[in-house]
Amino acid sequence: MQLPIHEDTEQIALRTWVQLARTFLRMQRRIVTTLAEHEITLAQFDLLATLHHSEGVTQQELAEWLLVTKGNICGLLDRLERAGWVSRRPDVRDARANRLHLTSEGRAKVQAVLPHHDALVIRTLQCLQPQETITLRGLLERVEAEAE
Amino acid sequence: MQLPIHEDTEQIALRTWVQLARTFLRMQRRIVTTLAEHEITLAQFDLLATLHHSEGVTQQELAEWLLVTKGNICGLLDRLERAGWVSRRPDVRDARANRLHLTSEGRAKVQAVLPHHDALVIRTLQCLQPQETITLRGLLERVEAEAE
DNA sequence: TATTGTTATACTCTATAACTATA
DNA sequence: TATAGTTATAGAGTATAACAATA
Repeated sequence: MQLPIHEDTEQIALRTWVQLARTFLRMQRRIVTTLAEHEITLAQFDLLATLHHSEGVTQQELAEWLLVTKGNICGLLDRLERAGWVSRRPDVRDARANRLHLTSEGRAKVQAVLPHHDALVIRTLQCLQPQETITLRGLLERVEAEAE
Repeated sequence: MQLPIHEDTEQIALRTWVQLARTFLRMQRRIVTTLAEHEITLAQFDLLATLHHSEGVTQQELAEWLLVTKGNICGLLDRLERAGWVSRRPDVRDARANRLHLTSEGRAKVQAVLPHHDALVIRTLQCLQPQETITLRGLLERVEAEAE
């Protein structure tokens, strides 16, 4: 039996992907826990946060942006409307479409939860020097471009 | 090297997390598509691949490694046993525990699918130099340790 | 005819929590 | 009392399909 002196390129790639997945999943789990303390799920928060920056989008646009089906968006919106955070408004120019808006309660919800979400991310990434964080982001951007 | 004046450390952290999530989700989506061609889900493949390298683990150990709950593992195993890929064997020394093993069909399934999975990951990460991939992994390890 | 949104079915994955059997 | 596994419930996502209203 022969011990490898150094890992070959393929092993490095495979282990890096495993590490990427584990890092993402751990952070995501923490975020889910933080959001649960504010009684909101990750999917719901993502939708509210998207509307916070892009009010007036249609359901179809939202589905494409969040990379889920329009049926999923429909069900999610049902729950968010029931919670009083989102309203569907008929598009005046296209009667088939809805324009999505946050209610004042929805806006308050985002503004209440977003600081906790952001603080968690910032606190976790503080283990890296700013220049290292920039390096990490750059490497991830290149991998994402390759995976498109 | 001088940092940009207008992008503060917090913004860098938040954007890096968004980038981490996008990169993970894009790669995961590709992997899911590849696995679907072989009629297996990602969760099921992850479990089979883990057993392939660590046969004889308990359900609890598997849950901790895969970062999911034991209830989750239980349901997954039900489906995998039904598919004929996995068997639960009672631990001879601890009657509460099961030791998990691949069946010969399960081993054949892993060996059929793993090369396609690995090739996809390797191909995607080939956009980075080996030293850059190692850097990426090191940064991710530190972030994961912080998120534990 | 094509598109937007809705409804329906069926399955998978995940977390929580209560439960059993055993240590 | 603690642990390994099971079960039940619930939310969320996937995929598909049909459907109405509108473009």
